[in-house]
Amino acid sequence: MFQNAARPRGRPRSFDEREALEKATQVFWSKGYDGVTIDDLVAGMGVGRPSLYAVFGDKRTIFLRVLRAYAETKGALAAKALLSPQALRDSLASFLRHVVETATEKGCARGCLLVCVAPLVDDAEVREFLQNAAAAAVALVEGRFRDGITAGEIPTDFPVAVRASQLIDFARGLAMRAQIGTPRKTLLRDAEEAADLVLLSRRGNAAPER
Amino acid sequence: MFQNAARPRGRPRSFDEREALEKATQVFWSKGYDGVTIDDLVAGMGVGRPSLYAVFGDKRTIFLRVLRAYAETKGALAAKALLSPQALRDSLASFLRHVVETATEKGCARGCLLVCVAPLVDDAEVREFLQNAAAAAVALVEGRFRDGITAGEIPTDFPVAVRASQLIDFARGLAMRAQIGTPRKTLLRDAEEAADLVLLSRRGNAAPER
DNA sequence: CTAATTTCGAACTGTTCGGTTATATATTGG
DNA sequence: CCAATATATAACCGAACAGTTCGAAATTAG
Repeated sequence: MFQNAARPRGRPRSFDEREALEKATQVFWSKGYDGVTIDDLVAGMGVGRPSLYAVFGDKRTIFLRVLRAYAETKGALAAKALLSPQALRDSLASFLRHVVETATEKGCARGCLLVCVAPLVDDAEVREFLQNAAAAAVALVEGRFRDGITAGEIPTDFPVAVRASQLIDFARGLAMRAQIGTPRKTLLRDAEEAADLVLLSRRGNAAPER
Repeated sequence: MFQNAARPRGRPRSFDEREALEKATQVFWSKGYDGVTIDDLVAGMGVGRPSLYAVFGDKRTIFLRVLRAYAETKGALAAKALLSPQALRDSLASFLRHVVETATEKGCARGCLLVCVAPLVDDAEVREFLQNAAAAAVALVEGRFRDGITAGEIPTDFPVAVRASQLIDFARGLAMRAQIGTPRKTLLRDAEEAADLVLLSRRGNAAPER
């Protein structure tokens, strides 16, 4: 009844396209882009070689699809952590904690596909995607800061753009340190410190004026 | 006269070992670890294949030597920028500017070998090296903060360890953004902002207490 | 000048890789 | 039950790759 799309004619696929892409994500995530061979993808995705080429295309094409899917799902989760109704400082901390938790998840590869793997891919389209993704992330945080101004949580002259960019820098740093094996506990502590730091008032300078 | 080490016996080498290693650095830096083939190294280092194996060993061994040499020379330069006699805030800014400049140098690959390339190498020895290098970098900055306390530039209760770690996070972030093509001008501006941020007093919190 | 020593250049070898082809298998439409 | 369609499995092919071998070349010791 809800078998909506009438079954296509030939032999049915033995794999789910979405699942296969998620598995491909894990493969790229754990081995990097250049480190992945087609056989790795065949084994990891559970899709036969000819089907893989027919359905997904070559390695580069698969990686681009993986990137988009990854950014969409993980980005939505991160946005959820950032935008759920709570005090500004807790929003920022939730966001960073979420980054740490996904970057240190057991069973998964460490780090972050967008932060640790994709930037090394020498491809104009990938670079463009990453720049847009980074800009979108900064804009998201910036929006949260603006809401904080509206809510009176931070002063109207709070440097939203600069601090948003800095918060994303911290997120990147946390992901990278997860990749090289820094323990989750350390990163969670640093996430709290980062959330505190980006909310400090500009007037509280501890150093002499320049 | 100063031809100290009496010439070895056989045919002299047609390459300088040190120069060749520097060229290898460029190769790994621009292509990543997995993206490099032995032929890339042969072409890039100007060393014949058999000599390469005889003198430097296989790819992994070469990379480890490259890593150590890179960390030593670049680390010394960064330390020089950080420790040259000037006000604390200028020390931090110099350090970050130096990172940006080397990460956006023309003719070279963008980013940083230690930040952008090495963390992806799936090798225990590399990971250990990176953790030590990161710890050393944090310790260096921490030392500079402590000198700042001694000089009365920052209060005695300044959270030196936390802020040192955060400054290194910013350095990482700057290098990563250089890699994905963020223009030098933007990064230099953000370097200044980062230097300012890590020096803010803890008491100047712009958000309500948690 | 000759012998010993070390490096250089080129070619070789077994393996892995990316991508394709041929054939068998599962399903729908009539 | 048979034709048409789409996927799965396995084998295949040329290219690229890592690592080695071998003879030629350059140097020193005597």
